Amino acid sequence: MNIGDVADLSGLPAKTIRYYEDIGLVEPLRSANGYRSFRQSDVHKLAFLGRARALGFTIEDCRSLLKLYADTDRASAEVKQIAEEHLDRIDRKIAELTEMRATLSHLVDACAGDHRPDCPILADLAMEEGKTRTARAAD
Amino acid sequence: MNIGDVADLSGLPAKTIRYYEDIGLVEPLRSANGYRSFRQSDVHKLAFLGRARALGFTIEDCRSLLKLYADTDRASAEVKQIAEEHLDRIDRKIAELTEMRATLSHLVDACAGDHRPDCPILADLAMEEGKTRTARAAD
DNA sequence: CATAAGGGTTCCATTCACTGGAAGGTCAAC
DNA sequence: GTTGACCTTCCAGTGAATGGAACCCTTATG
Repeated sequence: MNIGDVADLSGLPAKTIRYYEDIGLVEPLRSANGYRSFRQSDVHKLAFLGRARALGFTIEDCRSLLKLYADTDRASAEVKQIAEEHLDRIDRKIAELTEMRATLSHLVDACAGDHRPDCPILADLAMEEGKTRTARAAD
Repeated sequence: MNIGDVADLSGLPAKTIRYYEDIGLVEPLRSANGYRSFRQSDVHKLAFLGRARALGFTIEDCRSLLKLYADTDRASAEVKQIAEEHLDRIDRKIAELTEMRATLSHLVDACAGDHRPDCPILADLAMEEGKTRTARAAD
């Protein structure tokens, strides 16, 4: 199969598939004309990668997961550990964003958003140390 | 003031401050010895940048916000629009992460995490089109 | 036979916001 | 005079692609 067909099947852009070959995640064969020739197993691997990436696993996680997938003797604990670490990363990120969201949303609510120049958002960003952050007074 | 002092005061690494000069966010003076010489206003600007970045604003947002801050005639609506767009980005990101979290957490829960090779996490990632995603059966 | 459309190939640059490191200049203290 | 803490510039790398240029291959049509 050529790269275009694989792109359609796996949902990954051809560019991304070439990149994945570059970094050693897949190793398609080559046809006589120099075109990449993907086996069924390559397509399967790429779909696996697509799903793992969609869950936010890093490329290095994906590399590990593929290796574990290929090793039918692996302990599920190894896989679970990778997934749990990733889950923690996600939780930390969500917490960080949620905190940003809270602060920002206070500020946005406090801002009239009209033609006048007074703006609590800028006031907060420009705030001097030691002065009250009005928009956060409720915290 | 030299860069080290400003780094301490603003909480930004010296490296980052140099970078901000590079991309035109601050323009410190220079002493005779070639050292950067920061005015009070530069320190203030950098602290502003630190807070805006901590709220997740992009560098380009920061550039706009600084410009609006300097313009005492701006309409607060302009600031609010930037903040609201950013709030939307945050919300979209949180939603995306929350969805990832849900799927991943299903999978992690379903995985025994022991010495045996059976692993619902890998099974899901490797899933063929058309087969049931056991770990998502509840969706 | 020419050529045009629609594949494919490589290689280089760019994104975002820094961060690390090398090689070297400056300054204050001992 | 030399140590050590500063400072300087410049170059490279991060993650995970993405965009584009320049060029090759295949197939269909005039």
